[in-house]
Amino acid sequence: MQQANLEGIFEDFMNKESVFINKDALSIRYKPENIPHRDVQISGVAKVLAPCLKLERPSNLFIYGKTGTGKTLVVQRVCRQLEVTALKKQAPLKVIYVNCKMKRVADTEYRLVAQLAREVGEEVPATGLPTDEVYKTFFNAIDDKKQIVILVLDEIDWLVHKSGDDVLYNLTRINQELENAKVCLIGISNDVTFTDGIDPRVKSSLGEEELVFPPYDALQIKDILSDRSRIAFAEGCINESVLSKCAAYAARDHGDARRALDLLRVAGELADRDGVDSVVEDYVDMAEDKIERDNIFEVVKHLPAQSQLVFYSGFLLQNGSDKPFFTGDLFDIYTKLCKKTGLKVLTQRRISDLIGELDMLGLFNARVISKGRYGRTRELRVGIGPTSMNKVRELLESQLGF
DNA sequence: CGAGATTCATGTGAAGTATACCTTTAGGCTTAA
DNA sequence: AAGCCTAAAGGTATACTTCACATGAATCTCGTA
Repeated sequence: MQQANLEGIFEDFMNKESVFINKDALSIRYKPENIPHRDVQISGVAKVLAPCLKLERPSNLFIYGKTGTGKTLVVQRVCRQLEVTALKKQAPLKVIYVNCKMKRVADTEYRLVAQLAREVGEEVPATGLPTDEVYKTFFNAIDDKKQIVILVLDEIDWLVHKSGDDVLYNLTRINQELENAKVCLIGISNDVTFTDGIDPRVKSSLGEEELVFPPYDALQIKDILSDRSRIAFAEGCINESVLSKCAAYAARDHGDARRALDLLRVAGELADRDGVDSVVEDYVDMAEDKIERDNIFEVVKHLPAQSQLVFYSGFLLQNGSDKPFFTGDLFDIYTKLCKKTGLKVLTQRRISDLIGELDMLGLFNARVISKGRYGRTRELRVGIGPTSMNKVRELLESQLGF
């Protein structure tokens, strides 16, 4: 009985017409053939990097721009093209791309350099080696022949936030140590204020060239969407007004094209799930909710247990209201919860840091305030919308074992 | 009444500790001449 | 004697703790009008 049902579901699924013909075109990983409204930036990056075809070291490049303004895409695109051309002209060129935001991959100096070494095919253990040693392996690996190495460090602001700018200083000095190879650094940052407060030597060295990616406006986003939707969707499954709506939503918060594409994709998925044959505007609203939920869900799910507990404590304190709470309150709740779950109670000092990390992730909104006679603390709010609350709560409760 | 001192709760930096892991080295055992 | 394996020694990164000092506005204190 039940099994017949199940089979029915699968049967239906296989027979059903999907609104998609190539869903990948809407994914973040998709590398489109042409990138609308980024001609200036593409040629900008290309001009800076072009000298490497003549075996000259290009200037270091620094790129700013909010999320979803095509920074990564443009850089990867230009680099790929460069590699193709280099291959044709027999120019030795290597592009290494590292995303510094990846937890436990490149978020400290050691891990970044270890990752770089791994990218060039060296085996490097996760811990135990002196950082200098890892630098050396990396140097030797790239210095064994004459070549240009382009080092793309995406979301570089995270790295600096976590482990200071020594890393960058060391990296910008690389060229002095190398005999044969030459290294060009490309730093990509979401945070425009990032270079304030870093070592001026690093700043001038890294920012030999700078490029700003302005946010897209609604019309530009719509262009992008219609480009992609032609590839992704089956004929007649999507209409202008849906695209406009996605574009408008995405333009509303800082012109994030990635978000627009997500919206469109999820709207399509929801339509598919309902078995309808065209995506209507309502699905965009549903998609917006779902995306926020899913994103937060993923982030929270992969948090270390201690951070989860800290977040859960905040969750309880907030309890649906919109009053802020303070570090001290949170620490009390946290301590109780630790006893209850058998987790080790960390010090308030450490919790303060964890709160800072959760703030960076956008799960908390924190700001340091002084309450005068009553001391100084962080004023905290849980930074997620009410629609996601219940799901996340369930997740936390199951993962923490309540 | 107002300027300056005081106060509180915790932010924040620096140094120290525990743990897990890596390489090197010295000692011990085996093997082959 | 040479070769190989093992375990201890000495080193590192990371996550966390401990210690100590910094912060900054509400509140208190006290001199003055």
